[in-house]
Amino acid sequence: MAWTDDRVEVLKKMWGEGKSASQIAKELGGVTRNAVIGKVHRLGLSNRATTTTAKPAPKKEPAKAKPKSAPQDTAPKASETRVTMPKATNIPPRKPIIKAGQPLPPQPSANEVSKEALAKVAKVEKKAKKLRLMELTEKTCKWPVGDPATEDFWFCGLSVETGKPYCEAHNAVAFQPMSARRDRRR
DNA sequence: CCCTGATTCGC
DNA sequence: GCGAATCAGG
Repeated sequence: MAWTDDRVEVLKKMWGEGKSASQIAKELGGVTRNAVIGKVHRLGLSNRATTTTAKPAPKKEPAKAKPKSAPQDTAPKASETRVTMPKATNIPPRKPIIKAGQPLPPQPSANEVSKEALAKVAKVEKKAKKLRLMELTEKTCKWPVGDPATEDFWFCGLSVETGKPYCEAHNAVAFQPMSARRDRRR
């Protein structure tokens, strides 16, 4: 996959929005997060305080990396001052490219769910991570708990079952088996 | 173990 | 220029 102007644009946009490299990679498709990060660096827009405090320097020889001919010269390089780019003006996004909005979790209509499932949910909600919207990821259960209009509102946040939006317990109540649970495979 | 970004270096 | 491998922090 080549970095077409178009793709670079998406990259910039998403990176600017604080999207993670892996997310961007998935969005673009055909590239890995490494590719994205690499590109980001090449584009010069690497800094963006997110995670991982910069840890530039010391590198040993990771076995695979080969030391290039040792440059004997201990040339006194000029100041290697870390100049932070002012990032200039931020150009407002003119991209109407809106990916289908996130399907926000359905209301936990605790109606016709099996007692067992409900019990499970009640139990699981006690150890829920109680995440806020911003803290949700693709692998955190997005089951909402509480009243969105109050402070007492959070998302389950437990590990989701692969490919599902919720954790096991919430999947159980979210997807009522029409007959019997028949899914397997992924 | 999962994730994140950062860096290096062969291609 | 590209990105896998690797590193390093959370």
